[in-house]
Amino acid sequence: MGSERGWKKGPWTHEEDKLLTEYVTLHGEGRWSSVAKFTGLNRSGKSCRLRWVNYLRPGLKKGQLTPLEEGIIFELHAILGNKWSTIARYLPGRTDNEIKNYWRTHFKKKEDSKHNKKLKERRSKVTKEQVIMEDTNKSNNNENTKSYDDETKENYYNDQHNNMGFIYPNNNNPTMLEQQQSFPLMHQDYLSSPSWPDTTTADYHALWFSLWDFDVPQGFEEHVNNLTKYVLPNQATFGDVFHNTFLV
DNA sequence: AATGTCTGCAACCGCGCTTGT
DNA sequence: GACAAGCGCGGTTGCAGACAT
Repeated sequence: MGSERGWKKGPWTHEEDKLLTEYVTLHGEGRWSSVAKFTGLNRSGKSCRLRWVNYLRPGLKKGQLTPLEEGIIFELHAILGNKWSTIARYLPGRTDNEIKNYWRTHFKKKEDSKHNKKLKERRSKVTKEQVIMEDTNKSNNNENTKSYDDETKENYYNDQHNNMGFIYPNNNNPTMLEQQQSFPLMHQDYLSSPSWPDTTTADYHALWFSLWDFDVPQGFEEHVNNLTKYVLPNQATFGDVFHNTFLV
């Protein structure tokens, strides 16, 4: 449709942004296909919607994701898979596109790392239980003394990602059962992460409460139950585990 | 300084779902 | 129920700037 009509493509100009913003201010979100008619913009409805949702919409956060947001993304991706828009609902001010891009650049690319190759070799030799024990022992030893610098952070993500690879050997479409079974393994490094965000900051509180304003994603509670069962037997409540999962 | 490569991000595309006629 | 239009989502691409050689 759009291409037949010869819609403009490519980067948006300031003037186009202004026209689109004025339109949405007057008419609200939706009716995207009417934007061209009302504003004179030579952009498809799809293009207008995307520009608004990902760039112009008020309340969008700009700049780097915080470590807390990174952790939430990783957690939710483990549960939900590539449901970027669903994940975005738990990160106020962040868009699905942003999260998707972030995932691809910060997690996906680690797939072929040396670390991953080593882990792949190991996968063929050990059981899940052995890996859990090994990771637990590691985290209980000297690893905790590292500061939360970039290198540590990168290693940490590598571990997380590699654990995912281990959990989903055929990867693409893990079942809910597979995901639930994987949770204890997933969390070894989270729970022993040397330095997770400071829970006393305003930023943390804002995010924490905003999270609780939303529904808990499907499967998350089971995930927490598994955590209490396998990893944190002394921490009985959902809130405790959630807290420790994301924030300790 | 010039060139090649990598990275991050904005934007596009195709598909499927929903809604209206 | 069939069809078309609108919309949202996930995957992919293109490009500018950063970085490496």
